[in-house]
Amino acid sequence: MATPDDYRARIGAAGERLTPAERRVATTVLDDPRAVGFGTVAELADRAGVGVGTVVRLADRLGYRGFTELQRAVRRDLARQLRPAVERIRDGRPDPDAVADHIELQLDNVRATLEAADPGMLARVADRLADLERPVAVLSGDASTGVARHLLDQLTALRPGVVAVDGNAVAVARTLAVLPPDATLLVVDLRRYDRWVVDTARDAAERGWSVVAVTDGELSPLAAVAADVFVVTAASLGPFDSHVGTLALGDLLVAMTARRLAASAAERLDAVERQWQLRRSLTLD
Amino acid sequence: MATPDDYRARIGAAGERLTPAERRVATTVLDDPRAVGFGTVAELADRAGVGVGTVVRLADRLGYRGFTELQRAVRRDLARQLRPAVERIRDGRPDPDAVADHIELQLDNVRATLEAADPGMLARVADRLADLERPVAVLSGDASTGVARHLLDQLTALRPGVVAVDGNAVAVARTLAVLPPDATLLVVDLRRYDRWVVDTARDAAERGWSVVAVTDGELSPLAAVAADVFVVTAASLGPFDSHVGTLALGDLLVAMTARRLAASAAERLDAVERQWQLRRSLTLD
DNA sequence: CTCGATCCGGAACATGATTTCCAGCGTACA
DNA sequence: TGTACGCTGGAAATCATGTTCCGGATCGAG
Repeated sequence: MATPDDYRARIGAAGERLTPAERRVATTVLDDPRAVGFGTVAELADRAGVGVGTVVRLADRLGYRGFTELQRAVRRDLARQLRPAVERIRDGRPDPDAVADHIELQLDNVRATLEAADPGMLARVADRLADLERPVAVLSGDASTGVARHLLDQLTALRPGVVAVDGNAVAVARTLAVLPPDATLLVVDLRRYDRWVVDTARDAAERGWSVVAVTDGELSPLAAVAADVFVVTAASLGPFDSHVGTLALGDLLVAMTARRLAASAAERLDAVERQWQLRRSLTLD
Repeated sequence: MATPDDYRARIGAAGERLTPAERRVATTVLDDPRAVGFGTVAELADRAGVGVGTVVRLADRLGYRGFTELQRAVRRDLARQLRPAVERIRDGRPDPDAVADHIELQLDNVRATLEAADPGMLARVADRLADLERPVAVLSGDASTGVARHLLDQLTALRPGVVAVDGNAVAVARTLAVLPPDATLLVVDLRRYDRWVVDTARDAAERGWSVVAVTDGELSPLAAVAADVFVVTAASLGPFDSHVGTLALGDLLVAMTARRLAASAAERLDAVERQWQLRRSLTLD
């Protein structure tokens, strides 16, 4: 909840105009506002590895009268965060677009989705995703394309043998045909289940694949065909289901998989990194 | 949560021994510790309606060396409450598959991201996304492809004139060239900013487009070129940044846009629905 | 009613922090 | 290569804040 006088905005606005040393201070401030709210100029300067003068100059540059005023701004912000939730929610305007409700809802989606995940099942699935002998295929309904893609990208970064199942009917058939019968199929689809997704999943299950479903209820048709089922909570105030919980679950699976792949994944990530550096495709930061 | 040196406990222990005026101060301290953590002796004394001497005497009576030490104790306590989830988790045991830690972290990501979003900016951006006169282009870095895709899909379902900016350099150039100069560009990219994404965004801004950035810090190069910047919190225990907060923010924007488009979007959604029914591409549920 | 003890508020003082200012250093440009 | 400019760190000056201390007020006991 930004204030008319949000120090973060000021840092953003000052943006590129900052000198290297000032930027180090700014980064430190953004990184840990507590260091500013509670500490002294000398402490902050020390932490950022600069002289006290630089700290004061940064405050000036941001339009504050001096460090003291910057500190006041940061403290106001911290104090707001400390306020009990009820109070915080109230201080928005009389709920025009109900941001507070969205927050509550999304928090609930994440919490409910992750809490509902059985630890044993999580471990089993992560084991399978980390099993380099078995290829992994990712399949999703139309509404889940984005999150499935995200999951796919991350798994691909971690290990070889990850493929997307999509495109036209011919492509899907070919993908399925090519993979060995001990492959793992990760299928994501909510509510208005796409027929072809369910059919494809059933097909894969019949071929003997391990099918892992991420869907929105035990009664989902996907639950019937999958060996492991994660149930996500997708409540939303908008017209579409929320996939925030789904993504949180995906992240968890990815993290668990990464841990299992420790060495080989690090190596793989390094290789990607080297390519990036080589091509200069990332900005220097 | 209790520290060996919890000021609350000390006040409780001193309990009855306090004089009336001291008690007023103690009550004020318990009531709103922020007044102590952030304020000065004079302020606290004023707020409690006592003299500065009394405040100092209370600190003495509680066994602190003076007000300064009491303030330190209170600040330590406040600082703990303010700690981001990553930090809170880190100082516990490094639990490997700890689902609870992930929950904690992702909740924090969602909360921090949505709370940091300025209501005014949200409204402004939603207005623009709902402006059917202006086309919307969506651009994203490699790591954000999935969430950007999700956002794109949902916006497309709500309104016409939404395009993805991706593919090869030629395709990007064409996309940019074709769109009118009052278009809106929604760009999503975190940390290791892809150079071409930043360049493209800058280009769009120079053409006069409204650039809305979703990125991970005020000092992100995207923040420098965008008119509106949303800062997401992306802490993660895995090897990749978490995009859960990003997605939650996207959902919020989509919901706000949908509300503004009320009638026309409903019509559009109905049209999609009719097509689905017609093709029997959804399972009956 | 008077005395004494305790409590309290505020002024003077001391401490510690911030600000101001300057000199050194690196760098870009001629 | 020389020069000018901007950046930086730190020392001295200035300011704010905590602490100490004292005079006055209140209350109860004798």
